[in-house]
Amino acid sequence: MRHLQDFTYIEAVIRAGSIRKAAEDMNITASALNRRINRFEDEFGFEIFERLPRGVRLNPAGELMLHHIRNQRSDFTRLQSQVADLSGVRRGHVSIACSQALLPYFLPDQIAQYRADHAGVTFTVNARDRLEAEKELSTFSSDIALVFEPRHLVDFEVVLSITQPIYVMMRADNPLANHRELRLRDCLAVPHVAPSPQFGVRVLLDSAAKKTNFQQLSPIAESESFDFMRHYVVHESAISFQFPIGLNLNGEHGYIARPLSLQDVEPGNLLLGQLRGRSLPVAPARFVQQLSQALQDQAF
Amino acid sequence: MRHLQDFTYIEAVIRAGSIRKAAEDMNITASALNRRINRFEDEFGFEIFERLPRGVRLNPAGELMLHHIRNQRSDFTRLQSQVADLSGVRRGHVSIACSQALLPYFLPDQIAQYRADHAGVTFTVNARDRLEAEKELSTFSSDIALVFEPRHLVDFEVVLSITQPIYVMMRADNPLANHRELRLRDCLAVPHVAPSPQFGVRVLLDSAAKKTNFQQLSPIAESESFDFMRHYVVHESAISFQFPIGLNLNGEHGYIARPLSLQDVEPGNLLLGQLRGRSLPVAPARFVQQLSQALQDQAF
DNA sequence: AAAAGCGGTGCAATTTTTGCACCACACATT
DNA sequence: AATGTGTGGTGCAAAAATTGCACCGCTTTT
Repeated sequence: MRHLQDFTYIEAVIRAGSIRKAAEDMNITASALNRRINRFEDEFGFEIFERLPRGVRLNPAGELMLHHIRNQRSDFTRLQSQVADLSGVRRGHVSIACSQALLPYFLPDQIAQYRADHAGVTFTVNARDRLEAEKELSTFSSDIALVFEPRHLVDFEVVLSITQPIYVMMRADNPLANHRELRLRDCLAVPHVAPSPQFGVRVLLDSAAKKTNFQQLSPIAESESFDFMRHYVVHESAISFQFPIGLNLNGEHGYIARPLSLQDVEPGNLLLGQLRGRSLPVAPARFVQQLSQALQDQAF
Repeated sequence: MRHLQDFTYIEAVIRAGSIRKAAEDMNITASALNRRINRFEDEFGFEIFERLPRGVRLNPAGELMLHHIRNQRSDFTRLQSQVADLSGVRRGHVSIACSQALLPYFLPDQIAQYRADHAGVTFTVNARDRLEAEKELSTFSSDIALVFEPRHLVDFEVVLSITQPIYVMMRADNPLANHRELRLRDCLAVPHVAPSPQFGVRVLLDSAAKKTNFQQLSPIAESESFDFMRHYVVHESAISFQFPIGLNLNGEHGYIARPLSLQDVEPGNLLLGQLRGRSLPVAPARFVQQLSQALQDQAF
């Protein structure tokens, strides 16, 4: 895109921290790049960069400019996506930052469903914690975020929020499997695997455990990988915890799941969101609609 | 602005309706302009113009592009305005489309007040009816609109709405001047000057007159100029009608004003608005704040 | 049938951009 | 204190992109 070329160079300079390094990255001469930057600042009417002995850095005006650049890029790709859409061909790209829990079952299913109708649309899916997800939205690195209990909601516009009670995973031969619903005290009494403390499930469990005689969890294993935990309970007769959206509830994968009583543990809030005030390109917007519908069907 | 150059040419072609004419307007060769357009369409990936025997016309994709171009322009000037603002110098431009009633007293006063603090800010003020005003907003020709009872509110984002009862203007020696509040039937019984049927005041009066024995107004003069009406009642002992925001209520200009009873005639709604979803540059945004405050003080 | 107006194109002139060599400066290292 | 390294900036010639000119083919108007 010709008219965004200067923006591309500016972004490169920001990344590299110096004009010379950026010039190398972009395969042009430092002098050429330097002149582009200077010319741009001239035409804009204000300096964008602070000149330091070791390179350049954005000044406050530059920060605004950077945000503007990202917006322009996003607007332009949305325009292309809209035009592509009205010429009949649904194409585009959807970039998702989500909680790990969505990776094994929910998102693969949803994406496959969407692509069945619109094979021209491609996806990027990455696991991110709640802070990272929000940052990705505000840098336009992700179109959509799907996370549990996001922290700062300043740039995060909530499209839909659903609650998810915590489920307990175990092998079918586990004695606890006989109950339709489990009490937290019974779970803490048996060997359990828990997610690392930063995860939403763990936060809810920790806070609930304080109200029991156990006072806290005593996991035989801790992991950042929900995948690991799901598989572990199949190998040893332990239990673990997960939101139902991250589980297969039919027992087809070697484990079964039972809900924890809502008397003991608060449910988690799963939030579907996008960057506040941003209008998404066609493909992400439609996918958000589909997700929104699917999540409401999931609701407990 | 270099990166908006192609956009400028595209807009010129849209205006001119043909590449050759646009080329003349822009003082370049038709061939050069033609190649710019073709190159742009190539890079964009879609044609923007329909090629007709008599010239070119926007296709649907082009309509989206035009909207995009206007948005980009607006965003860029807002960015410049923001940067100028943070470097201390408040400068910029505010373009206002408003009802005629705001022209004699309210806006001159407000603008003078604003410019007393920020002499670097310039203004454009034009009288527009409610339909025109909304159109001006959506083409980014005006930043702010201030009109009575706008029709379609699709692109019109209401910032503030206040009601204005209709006032009756007359010379101080008019017998009606003895009443603190006037009844419509008394006004229709004496010679009156009325605004043309498209104006908000007239619509309210027409609809209220149907409920009286007179059934309708019988103006001795009709005009599209509120200025004319204000002056007419000074020359002949007739009455006329206007919203109080368009009047000097101190009798300093040769006429006095009395409110029509709200029992007889509904008050008009004065709406302050901007283009839906648009973030205004600094100067217009601040001026909207000031207007908003001033209007609330005006409220009846 | 002719004329006028349109978008598109090959080619040379012109303008713009780039690369190279170099400068002045600030900081880090010796 | 001297030197070295990395930075942004600049003059000048080479390279690249843009433009202007002269056309073409086409459709509508006269």
